[in-house]
Amino acid sequence: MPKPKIEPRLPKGMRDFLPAQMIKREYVFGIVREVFHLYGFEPLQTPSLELTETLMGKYGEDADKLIYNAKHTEGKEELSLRYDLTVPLARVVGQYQNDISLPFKRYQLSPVWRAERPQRGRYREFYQCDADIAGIATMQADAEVVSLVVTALKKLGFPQFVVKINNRKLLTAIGQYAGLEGEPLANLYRSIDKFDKVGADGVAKELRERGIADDIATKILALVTTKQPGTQQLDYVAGIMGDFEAGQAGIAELRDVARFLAELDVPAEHYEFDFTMVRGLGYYTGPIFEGVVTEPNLGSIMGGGRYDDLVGMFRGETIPTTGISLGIERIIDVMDILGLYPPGIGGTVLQVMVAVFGEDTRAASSGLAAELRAAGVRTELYMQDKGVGKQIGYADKKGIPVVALLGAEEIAAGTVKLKRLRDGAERVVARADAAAAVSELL
RNA sequence: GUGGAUGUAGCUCAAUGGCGGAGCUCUUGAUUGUGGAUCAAGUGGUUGUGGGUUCGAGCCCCAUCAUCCACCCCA
Repeated sequence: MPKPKIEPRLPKGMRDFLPAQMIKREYVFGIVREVFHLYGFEPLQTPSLELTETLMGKYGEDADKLIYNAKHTEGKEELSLRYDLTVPLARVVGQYQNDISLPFKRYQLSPVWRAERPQRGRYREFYQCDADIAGIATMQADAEVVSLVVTALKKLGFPQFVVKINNRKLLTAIGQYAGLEGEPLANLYRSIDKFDKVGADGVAKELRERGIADDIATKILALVTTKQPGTQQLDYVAGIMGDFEAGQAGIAELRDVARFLAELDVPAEHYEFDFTMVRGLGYYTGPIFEGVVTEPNLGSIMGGGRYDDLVGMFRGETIPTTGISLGIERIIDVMDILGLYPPGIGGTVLQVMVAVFGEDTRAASSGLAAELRAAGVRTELYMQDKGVGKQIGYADKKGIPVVALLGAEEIAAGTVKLKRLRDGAERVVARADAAAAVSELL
């Protein structure tokens, strides 16, 4: 074979998914879709490319630099690869006022692109699955999407995870409480967001390095890191933030979220109010969410929040909207590490392989394969001229659970011999019963 | 974008500046109606790329590219 002229390789941060991986991915996708349907969210698909003007300026300055330019060399339109699924949704809600009735509950499971430096759990092309509710201003919608992710993660088999809940308005009030605004305030947010990673001392140190006065830093840290069970956490902060209008508003929203979550029977162990959690995206206006698994720690596996003003950028009126985004890639990484796949999810979609003994029995084997397929059994017909031992070895390596053996003996008797590779169990059945017998052996 | 580490067979890795190796994988055979195990043989490489130092470079120096890690930021 001649040497390939082109070195086969991938763009930075992008991956191929070989069949064994795709089978697992599609299992995850399937569960997520199922749960989303259960909550009444319906599918939406938008193009990978958006007009650059649609995307720019929605995520904050830093993020704009991470947007892939996708303009054709001779194209007249300025195009970019989508950076998330939220802004395309806002565009859709703005664009199809006659076709969309509110509230609009949609989900979208699609790849997004970010030109970040790749790292563990960080890719330049990755799938997100967003579920959003446009047109509902009350916290019922926020509770609904939190309930949705909790159900989805439980259904996927995650043993322990927690959705952290905070509020942008409350963060604004904390800034007022600290007497900071603009860049110093942004730095404050960035620092306290690292609380989980670097601890109180680390945050205090960083605040000092960023020129935030010690007394302010101490005050903020005490406020933000005090842990109280459940809604007592809200009472505690309300006592301190009472003087700030934004603080009152933010706390009131969180109280509503808590109430609705309880009404929806969302287990208390799966959510908590955490005032150290900050989300970077610029468009959030109310409650914000972030889901984390502590073991293994691959960063957050979901994020979201309320963005009441974003749709207004694409529509004469503003439409209150809230939603969440599941980080499918990290969910899959965690599932791989924890082995959360059911036993049936193997390296193949096949259920049976029909072996071929020789040229004289090929027609019979082909016929059996046709019958099995007609009966809905996922069947591979062996296509090389190899010994039966090799054929079984091939099936085993590929993870095909059952091999159908059809030699001269079986043909003469009108039977099929089925061998289950997992334990070597063999059964001889009438050819007409082969499909049913395969299903029993699985 | 910033800093650090690493690039040798498909994969994981050895090799004092002196003849490029091992394990696994893969192919074939032992085994023409029964896989995984074992044994044997075989395929596989311009040592990421381009320069430089040297009698001689996988090894030292410079550049470049790629990957990983930590920042920044984020799913």
